[in-house]
Amino acid sequence: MSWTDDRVETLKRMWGEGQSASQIAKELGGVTRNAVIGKVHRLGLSNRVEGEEAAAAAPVAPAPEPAPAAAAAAAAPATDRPARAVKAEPPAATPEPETATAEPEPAPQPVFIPRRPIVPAGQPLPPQPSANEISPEALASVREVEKRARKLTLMELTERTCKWPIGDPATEKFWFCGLPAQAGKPYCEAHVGVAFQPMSARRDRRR
DNA sequence: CCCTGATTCGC
DNA sequence: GCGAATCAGG
Repeated sequence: MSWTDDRVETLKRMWGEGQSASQIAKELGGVTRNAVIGKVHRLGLSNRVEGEEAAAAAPVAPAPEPAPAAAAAAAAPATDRPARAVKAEPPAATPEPETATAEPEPAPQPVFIPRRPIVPAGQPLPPQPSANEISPEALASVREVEKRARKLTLMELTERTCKWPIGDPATEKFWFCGLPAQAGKPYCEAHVGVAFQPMSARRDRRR
């Protein structure tokens, strides 16, 4: 593959939109992210920034978002893999099937997320699941596991690490479980146990 | 480990 | 000009 005019155009557009080199490479096809980065540099449109002239030359930022929380939530449905963005899924008191988000994600290339990491928790902490909401077995299991938590930071999370938050985000004593996550699930075995509960079980346990 | 972009350098 | 290999970093 060679850098035809329209391929270069696509490159410029996507780079301008803040797409990563690897994403651009996938879109173009036939090239690696290295090729893309190399081209970006040769075109001289790598990083500008640096105060003054930046304002003049800057292409037009994705624009500030009016409603932070809402906007962030709306941007959630990623193309295929949410890149790094952790799909903030705090274990609320009632970690319901999360709106039953079981959609096969058919979207080919809907919205892109202009490199904007999603911050863990906002102001009010969602109450941690209370003991009477969880089976004794699962609870014991979780307590045991949390002692072995890898205590990862947000950046260290991957698709295969448990994203269960532990501690108070407002303090230093906050981290993510980080143990091996169940295939396709956001949490490790123990946390999956408390996060995903069958309706029947919940009902039985309620008073 | 996974991913980013940056740089180098033989082609 | 091109891009794989490599580097530096989150």
